[in-house]
Amino acid sequence: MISQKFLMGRGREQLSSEERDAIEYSVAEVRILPSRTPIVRADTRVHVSALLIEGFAARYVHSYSGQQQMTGLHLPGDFVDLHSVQLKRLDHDIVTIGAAKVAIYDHRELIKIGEKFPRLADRFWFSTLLDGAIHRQWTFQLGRSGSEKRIAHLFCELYTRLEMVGLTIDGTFALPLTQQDLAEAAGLTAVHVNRVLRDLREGAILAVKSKTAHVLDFTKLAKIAEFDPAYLYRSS
Amino acid sequence: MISQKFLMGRGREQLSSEERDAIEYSVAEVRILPSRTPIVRADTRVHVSALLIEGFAARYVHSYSGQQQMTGLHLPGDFVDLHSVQLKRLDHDIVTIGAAKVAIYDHRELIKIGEKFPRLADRFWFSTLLDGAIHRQWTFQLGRSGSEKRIAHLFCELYTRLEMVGLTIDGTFALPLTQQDLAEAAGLTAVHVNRVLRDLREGAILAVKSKTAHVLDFTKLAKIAEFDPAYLYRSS
DNA sequence: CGAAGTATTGACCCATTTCAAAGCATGTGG
DNA sequence: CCACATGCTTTGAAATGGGTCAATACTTCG
Repeated sequence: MISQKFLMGRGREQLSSEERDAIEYSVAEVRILPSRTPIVRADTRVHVSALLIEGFAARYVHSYSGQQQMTGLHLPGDFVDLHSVQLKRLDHDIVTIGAAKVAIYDHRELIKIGEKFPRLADRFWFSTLLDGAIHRQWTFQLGRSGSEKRIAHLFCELYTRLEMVGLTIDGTFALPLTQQDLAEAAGLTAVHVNRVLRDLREGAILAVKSKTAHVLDFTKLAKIAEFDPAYLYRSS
Repeated sequence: MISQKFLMGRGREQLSSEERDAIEYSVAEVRILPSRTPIVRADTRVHVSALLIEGFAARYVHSYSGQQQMTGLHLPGDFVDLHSVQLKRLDHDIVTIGAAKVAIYDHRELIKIGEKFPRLADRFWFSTLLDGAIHRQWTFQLGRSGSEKRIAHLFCELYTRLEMVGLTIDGTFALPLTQQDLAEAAGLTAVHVNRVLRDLREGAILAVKSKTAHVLDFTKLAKIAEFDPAYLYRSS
């Protein structure tokens, strides 16, 4: 069922059954993608958007000189490139991290759904605005926080968002990101990420082992991060 | 005339005269604000949005510990808090930098206009998406660039966006930001911004004097910044 | 004219990067 | 199911970009 986690990380009311049906039946295609597969490439014209059903996806902005920075992470239930409906071409790449399952929607179909169900149209807009709020928080961390706070914040965000879509078990969640990926998200080098993770492990706060993150002490982690989930606009 | 610069920094077609009239006549109020006046404060419920007619405004994300990072800058013609229509409360402050003139719109009025003129509704969404694209670019700069590149990029962005709304004269533009403000935008300290500006001045690339920026050599500046304006989605 | 904010410069310090090498998993083909 | 390759993690030592602290000069404006 595609709509099970639909925009669950993106706040507010449950879908009505009509809305749910619209989401279910207007899918063009469901695809299974291997790890590190581009979903959208920068600067190419697109006519479809992808809803992430399973797995992770990341946004990357590149420079000519080959540097890349992750600017956002998407979890199951997120529409990863809804903004392409308006923008037509994107300024960045979106790539799977770990194997992923996506539902593909035609832009025309999404517009149609939005006209028929204005509440869904609002949710689409809302979803892209939440991406913006998350971007601002990342900008803040990169501009003003040291390495430990950045990593701690990233894990707090991931934990909270995954909890919203029911993907945490007992303080634990699957994490397909490598230390290099974390580095690209946190604006650090992989070497330094490794050192920060060691410190957090030694402090019995957070441990990452075999693609699984164990949040041992969320309170301490949130304190290090000065984490305030308000920016995620949880429906409460 | 309010609609003169309306979303001119936000791409695409001219307004029709009906759309223009809608923008002109549904304003609730036009206000002149002194420098450093909050337009919206984080975490308060809002029912109006502000269109910037003259002057600059900045977004700030804060932490409890009193740090603040600028996460975006708004120029004349920008809707600074259109996202509040959906979000209801914002995760950040928006503050004027230099005296500013804003047009205030009721959310209900904006929704009404959007229903009557779907092209305007699209433009509203587009405008918030462009904010997102700019956020991503800032995130990239903070995560992956050194101080000179960050400052150079910031000035390239400002120059390009101001040019789009006709506010540059001969490689020159009014800049109400202090070095402290630039530091808060670039994730640096004011002291270091000062040194970077000295280097750029000595390289005859950029000079800032008495609230005016003189871009002496845009080519060199853009090269330092690796500036590619694609993320600004200019219509041309 | 005085006061407050803003810009400038120097000296020292430290967080993070860089470079380099070794140890560990993970998985694929023989 | 072992062997070897590849990618990921870990650690150490040295280098550096930008921060911090502190003092002085310049501007702007009431």
